[in-house]
Amino acid sequence: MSLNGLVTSPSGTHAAIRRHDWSWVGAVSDAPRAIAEVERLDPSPRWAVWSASDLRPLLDLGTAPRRVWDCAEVHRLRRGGVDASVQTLWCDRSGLPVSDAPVAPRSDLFDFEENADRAEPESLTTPAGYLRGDALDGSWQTQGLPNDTTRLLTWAHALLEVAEHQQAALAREQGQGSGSASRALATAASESAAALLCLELERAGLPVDRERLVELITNSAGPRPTSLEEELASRAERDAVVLRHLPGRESTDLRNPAQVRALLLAAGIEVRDTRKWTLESFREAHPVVPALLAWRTRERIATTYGWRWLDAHVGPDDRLRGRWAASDGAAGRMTAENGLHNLPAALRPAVRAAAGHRFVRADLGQIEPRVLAAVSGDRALAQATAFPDLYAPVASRLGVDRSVAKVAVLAAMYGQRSGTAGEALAGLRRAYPVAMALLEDAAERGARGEPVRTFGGRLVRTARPGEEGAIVAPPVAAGRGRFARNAVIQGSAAELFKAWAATIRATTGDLGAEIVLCLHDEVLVHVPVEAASECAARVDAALADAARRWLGSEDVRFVADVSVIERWSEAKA
DNA sequence: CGGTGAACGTA
DNA sequence: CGTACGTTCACCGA
Repeated sequence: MSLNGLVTSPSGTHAAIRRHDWSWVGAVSDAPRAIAEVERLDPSPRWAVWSASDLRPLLDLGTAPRRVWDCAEVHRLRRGGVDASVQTLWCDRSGLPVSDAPVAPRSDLFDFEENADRAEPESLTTPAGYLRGDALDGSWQTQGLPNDTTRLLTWAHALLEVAEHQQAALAREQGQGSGSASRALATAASESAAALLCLELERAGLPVDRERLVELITNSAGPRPTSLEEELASRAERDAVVLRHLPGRESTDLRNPAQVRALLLAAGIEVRDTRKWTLESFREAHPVVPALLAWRTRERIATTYGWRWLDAHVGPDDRLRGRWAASDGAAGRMTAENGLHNLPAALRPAVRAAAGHRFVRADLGQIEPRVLAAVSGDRALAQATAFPDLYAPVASRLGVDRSVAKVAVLAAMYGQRSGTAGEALAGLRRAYPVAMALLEDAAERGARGEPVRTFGGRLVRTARPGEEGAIVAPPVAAGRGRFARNAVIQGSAAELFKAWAATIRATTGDLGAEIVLCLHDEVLVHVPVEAASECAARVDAALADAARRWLGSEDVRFVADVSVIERWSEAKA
């Protein structure tokens, strides 16, 4: 897999390409032609970028390279954590300690004296070998543009060196461990594809039915206020519905947990905290309890998904937009802002395909136990994945009800201690020793503060740097154990999901389809109505393709529920 | 003013 | 409740 370095200038006006035997630099408007030229000569090029967001100027022109190598994402994959600055990547490639590295210049006077380790004006690196500080914010590369493009080309060359170092290191490191080199490289590719997908998700946005959204917000938050007075009146009205149940306590601030606790005490209800889960069992005790719980639901929409949210994040084209991150979570899950990942189910009827379009909605079934079968290589559990309902064969093997088997499997993966899963857990250990050993090994490593790795090789730290292997207090150790146990499954599932999403992106684009939402195990594809059924078929096929490449075999079956819908709420639960 | 915990939405 | 995330709020301490 040959890599090409692709950089853009900070202003987005220029771009440069660096290959071993060929290079190009020029106006970004000419970059699509240069990219096409390379892709004509090289059948499967992979474009290395410092970060997929560098491709924004190209996406603005309506083009994007098909396959990318996102150096920041690959670095996070190999090293864990979130620090993937350009200087950090360079230090990794150069074997330099990151602690001594120059930082990007700030616009204050101190910077002029800061670095004793000054670079020659035309050198990208300092005498000690670090990237110069004024290259980190792009100002060094920009000097001389548009006439002098040599620095941008130098920048592209540095990028290519980093990318090739990463590629070689991944092949080496994984080749030695349990994973294969090809798996590590495949993961780097699909994590990079996810980073590009995140850019596209930001641009596309999630189509909504504005009228319906307005209606649903009005139901919870009241009509759109036109003044601060109206906003406060609307808020007081919501509060009054609860407070009228306890005359004399109208001054209670329902947003203050301590005051709510006092309010409940006046109703004869004593609770440790006022969480929903705690209050749920007191629903019958006093009418103020269900009123309070209903208030919380309305208040959530009023404050977080109300008028302000609508104005700030739903564009004039009726698309909800937010920033996406490809591997922001500790275990490498995708994250999204502005409610894209936690939109209340009550608002889902307002997520509707645009005129002439449909959603192809798909979600992975029983993804976590299937991923456990895959990453552990447990033959017996892998055989269970052949069934559409995995818990059925597990239940029969354990000689328990399906519901018991399900709770036990989930308890094993989450490290649950309470509840009645104990006996079935012992049965699981006998029936699926390989899978259970993987979970327990991860938990033990986590408890010791050691890092764990996902199936695709993502390093997940369980302790702060320098604290690895330290003796920690038992409650902390137990928490880390559960975290590590779950991170291996959750993180590996995230990798499979991203490989699936990347395959969907690659195989449905020609239908005019675009992915508009990724939600951990669920994907929404927006597609012209006439192509919807074909798109649904390809989404289903993409799972088998992605799973085979991800796992390197067909020993574990993954299943998706795929449907063509107009509104997200039509999805079956 | 920034940081923290409570609370709750999603998977 | 078992894990993860993002957002808003009240509170605390500087």
